[in-house]
Amino acid sequence: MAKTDTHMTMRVVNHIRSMIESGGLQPGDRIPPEREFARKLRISRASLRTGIGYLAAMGVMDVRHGVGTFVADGPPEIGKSSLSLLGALHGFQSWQMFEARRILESELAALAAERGHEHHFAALSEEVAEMYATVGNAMEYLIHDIRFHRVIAQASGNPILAALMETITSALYDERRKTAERSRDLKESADLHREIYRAIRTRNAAEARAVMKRHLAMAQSAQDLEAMAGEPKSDARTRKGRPRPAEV
Amino acid sequence: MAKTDTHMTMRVVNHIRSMIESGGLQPGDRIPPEREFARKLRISRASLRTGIGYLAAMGVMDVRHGVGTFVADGPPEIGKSSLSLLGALHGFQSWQMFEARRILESELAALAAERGHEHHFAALSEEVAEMYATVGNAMEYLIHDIRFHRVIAQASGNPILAALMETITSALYDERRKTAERSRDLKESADLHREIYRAIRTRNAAEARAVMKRHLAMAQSAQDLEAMAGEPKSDARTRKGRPRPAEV
DNA sequence: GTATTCTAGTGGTCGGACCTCTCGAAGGTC
DNA sequence: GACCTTCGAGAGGTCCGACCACTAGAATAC
Repeated sequence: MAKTDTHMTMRVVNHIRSMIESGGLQPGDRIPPEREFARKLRISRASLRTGIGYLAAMGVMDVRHGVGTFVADGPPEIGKSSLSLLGALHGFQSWQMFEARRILESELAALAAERGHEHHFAALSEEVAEMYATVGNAMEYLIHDIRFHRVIAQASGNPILAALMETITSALYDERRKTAERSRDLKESADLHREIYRAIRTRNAAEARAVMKRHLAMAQSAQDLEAMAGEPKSDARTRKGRPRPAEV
Repeated sequence: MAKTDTHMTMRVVNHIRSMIESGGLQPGDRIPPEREFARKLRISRASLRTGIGYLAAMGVMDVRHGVGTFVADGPPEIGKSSLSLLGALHGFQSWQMFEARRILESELAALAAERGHEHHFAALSEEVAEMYATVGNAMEYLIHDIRFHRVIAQASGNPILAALMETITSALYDERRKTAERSRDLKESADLHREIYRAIRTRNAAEARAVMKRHLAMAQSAQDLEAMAGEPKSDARTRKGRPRPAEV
């Protein structure tokens, strides 16, 4: 994009980037201690830290106090921590997040039906069973709910879409964690998950997509109702969507 | 997520976050000079800078050397700069990016057909005309191509989906900017864009989605062919997708 | 009036001191 | 021997204070 060489920050980022791209640095690997690494790169420790901080903010590095700095392991995250902040800044509406989720997850379900493997199906089945077993405990239920959707994302075979979904859903939970569902809803919810599972297992992509869409629409309206009952204040952040001119 | 109060970084982030959420800080606004702000927050300038750097990396703040630090203006960006890095790290395949783009943009087109306003249609029409006028110049053509898709994203009325699309497409351009199309392809491409435009203008969501999907599928296979011809090296980053256990 | 130079203000870099956290090693206790 | 406690090396976190580099507008020169 830019000079890519002037700012120390970018020098660090590019250096690490090339180490990653060349395969010299893999997820889970550790980079040298700051003092040593700074000496090697011929920059100050402060500058090195700036660069590392940048990478950490993007989810590429994992800095552990007293231990060391590592290349991020685990599933990729795309702007997971930034979304809620950006939401506050740009006034994202929760229906927009739900819409994004609906689109992503329904396609994810369809892909899972097409590409899922037997172990995915088994995991889904497991979670559905657990959901039925915990309809009386919203807390427990939620765990399996989340896992169910996560397994579908993995089964889709597209880590990018999975990461995007993760970003959206985590922001959504963030927004209102308090909404405690009632048992009756949970039973219904479990039924729908079971339907989704069946559609995926029978590799019926269209059906999987449709049921997932239905499930999420239902979840949304349930949350909307609760939210309305809970806090009838008209959202303070209402901002008229200034029709921004089509910019390049 | 965490203590949210121990680390200086988070103290800064939370402070600014609350300023944003309370409406005291709007896009484009400027925060106090570092020295002054640090004094006010009773922390060192270095720590303040760490926090600001974090926010800047997430696209929330815009730091301008010699000028000041501002709350990001312009359209929201979700992990735009991180995707290519994450891609290198997790070995994202380009077909996966295309698939994500196909899904996002086809739904975006459908939404645009449902919700677009007259000025969006006018802008789309404008870009289509420009595309036809520049089929002989791939460089120029590309600009209008990008704008066309961007207008659709705006017309969808969902800034979150628009931001996600922007993230994917920018990473895609990043990956192979060199692929210069031939004029014949451009003419075909322009025709498809015209079809998309018409579907949207006539508020035919299903048609818009379908044509967009077709357009992107075509674009993908075109790039694949060029890529294959250009660099027949088998991707070095092949990694067996260790079936990670479904974690919470 | 225009072009050049200066300068105040702001972010960027430095290095080097000191604090805090983690984890394993070394001892001590039962 | 198994377990708990203590300790210390090594790593990141914070701070300070000085100085560098960039930007924009004011002052000056022509």
